[in-house]
Amino acid sequence: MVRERIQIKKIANATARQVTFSKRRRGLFKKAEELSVLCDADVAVIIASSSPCKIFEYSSSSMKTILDRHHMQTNNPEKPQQPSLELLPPVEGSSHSRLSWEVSDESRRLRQMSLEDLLKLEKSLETGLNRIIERKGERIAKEIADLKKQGNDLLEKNERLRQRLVEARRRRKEAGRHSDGMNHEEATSSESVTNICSTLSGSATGDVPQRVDETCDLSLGLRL
Amino acid sequence: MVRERIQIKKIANATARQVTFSKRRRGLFKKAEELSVLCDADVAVIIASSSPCKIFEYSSSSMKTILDRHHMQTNNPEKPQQPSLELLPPVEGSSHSRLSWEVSDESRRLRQMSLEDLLKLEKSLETGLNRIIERKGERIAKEIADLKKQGNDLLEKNERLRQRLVEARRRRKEAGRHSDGMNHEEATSSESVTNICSTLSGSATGDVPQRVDETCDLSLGLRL
DNA sequence: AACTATTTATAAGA
DNA sequence: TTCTTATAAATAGTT
Repeated sequence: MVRERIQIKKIANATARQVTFSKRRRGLFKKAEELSVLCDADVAVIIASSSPCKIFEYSSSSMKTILDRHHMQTNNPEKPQQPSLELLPPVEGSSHSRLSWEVSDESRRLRQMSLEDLLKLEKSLETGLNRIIERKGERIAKEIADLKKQGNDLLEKNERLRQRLVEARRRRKEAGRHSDGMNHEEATSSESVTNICSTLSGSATGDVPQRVDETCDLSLGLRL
Repeated sequence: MVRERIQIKKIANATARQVTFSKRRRGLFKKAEELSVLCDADVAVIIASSSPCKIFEYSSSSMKTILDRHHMQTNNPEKPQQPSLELLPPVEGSSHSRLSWEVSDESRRLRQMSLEDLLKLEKSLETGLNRIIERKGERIAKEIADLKKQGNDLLEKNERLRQRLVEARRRRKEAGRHSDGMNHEEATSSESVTNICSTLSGSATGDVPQRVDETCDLSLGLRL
């Protein structure tokens, strides 16, 4: 613009950038003010500086009024609520795409594209993370289910062993009826077979062990 | 400003006003674009024309993002609802006082603090979420550990039952030495006790069941 | 923050 | 609307 024409690209030097920011911010606000007065229009300007994260604003009347009006326009009667995740698609139908495109140049398009790419990347990362979490949940669920199945199998085996012991005792008693009565080995076993089994099963409910529920409860939810 | 300096006041002639509106609108958008690129700032401009009630807008990135950022700054976190805080000076007859109005140091500091509060809130929410995830992981780990312990207990019980069966068979054989040899009940049992046990354990490695590892492997990690 | 050489924006006319 | 052009306004680099 002066003394030497400058390229419209990010000013490398931070100090110079800050100075230009101040100057042009004032200029922009002044232009906005003039437009609003000359043409009887409501104008709002919001500037968010990046490095020192500050917000500057100008509004010809009430910022809230203008923003509400803008909100009314952009959010159609079709969609009364604001879709809070609508970062990607530019507001179509509004003057945004057309009018701001008038001032746009190559760098703007590039920035827009890279922003889109970033958002896509973010989306895909999120999807990938969700897949991982899902798989993790499936593995845990499978592990728990397998363990429960193992436990149930063992309970069945226990039951069959117990019945074999009962049968064996019955046989021994039948054999004892043909011999000289109860032998000393029977006396040394202080526990009855039933008592042994109930003790072993660790359940106080008796000699019929409770079956572990096969349906794996992951109601804690592994989704985030 | 040309050919004759103009007064900054509403242009009486409607056509001339419309022409100036178009020209200056483009100029304002261009200036906004240049500022955003040169100084790496986010800029949003909203223009609401009065006569043909229409909205024009420019935004260097996403209008919603910028407006959200503006919203965050203007709305105090203490009062989550939109208190429509007029941070702008009250509308006076002299709009010139608002022309180069910027966020004052005072309100900027307040906004900065409220932003910090937001960040703290976000942090505490994150901490809470992590606690929940942690607890969830602990519950799953406990469930798996309990199941493994149950399985190991059952394996021990199986082993004890098996040994009791072995002992019982030995006794019966000893008793058989005093009677008329092998009885028919022995013949009906086609499986040896050892075979039964190995079958029941579901393990092909033999009659010594492998112990389930007590250490609960949650190496998949429940942290995000 | 002030200066100033230039560039940029734009009012009026075509 | 767009183009032209004379001139006002904005501003980059310097002090």
